[in-house]
Amino acid sequence: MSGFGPGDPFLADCPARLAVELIADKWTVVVLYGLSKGPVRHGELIELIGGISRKMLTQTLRRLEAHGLVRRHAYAEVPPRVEYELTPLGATLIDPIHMLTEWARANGDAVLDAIDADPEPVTHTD
Amino acid sequence: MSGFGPGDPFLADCPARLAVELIADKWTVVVLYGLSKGPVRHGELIELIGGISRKMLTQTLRRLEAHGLVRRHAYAEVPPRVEYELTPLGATLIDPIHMLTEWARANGDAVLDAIDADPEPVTHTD
DNA sequence: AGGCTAGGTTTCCGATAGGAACCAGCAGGT
DNA sequence: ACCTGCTGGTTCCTATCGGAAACCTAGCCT
Repeated sequence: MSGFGPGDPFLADCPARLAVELIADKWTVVVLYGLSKGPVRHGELIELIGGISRKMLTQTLRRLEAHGLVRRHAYAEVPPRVEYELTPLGATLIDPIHMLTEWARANGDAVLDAIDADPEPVTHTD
Repeated sequence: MSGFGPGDPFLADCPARLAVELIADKWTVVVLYGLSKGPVRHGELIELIGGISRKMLTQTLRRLEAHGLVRRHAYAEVPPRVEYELTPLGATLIDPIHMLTEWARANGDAVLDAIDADPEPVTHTD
């Protein structure tokens, strides 16, 4: 009835579930998108993304690095220069992410509209 | 150089950014996936997803409802029966989510492999 | 009456997110 | 020589989140 078979992603303790939890945080998708055009410096990402703190950027990049999606190049220069780029594995995530960006572009207004029509306690009335 | 134009999603204060933050939490994507086959009851989702608590399920569904992606049907029966289903807007998210599931299916092992090859302090060495 | 069911909420506590401030290391201005 | 600044990163502290378990409602069954 439910139509989900065994090994179905998301619904079990499988690699797919882990992969989803990998990207399901506030900044991962945005950072991957920021890296999608080629190597970018730490400071450039800060400017580009807007709203992310240095700490969260570093933390997100470190996790992506540990998961094999991003590669870090630290040049022994002064002032220090560090560039990040997608690995081939990380690059395979760009397509799904682009689908999300297109969805967002097309439906972002509809979501805002729904929020507007449904003023739930998103802002708590404390 | 960076190649991102004005109004580029993720990189600015636009509806797209909001939409991404909408789905960028631990359970939203999984719950949407669980709803992708048609109306499902609260309890079914608990069984189906595995690992989610009732609290987080309700919370996630409420947010999705407030954002116009999910519709709630509460039947005045005893014992109570509540069904959730995607709205047409919510259904438009299924395609991007399926791309993620396919990515995960194809690359989940590669991610696990990278983690294995890179035993970073995921478990802190305290 | 007491227990069962199913959805939901509350309470409590540990984990995490996030901003601000601080650190390292060297070049350049004064 | 010293102070400042640039760049990347880390530490401190707090607000929020996530999760387990208990409790609640309300009608049915035994």
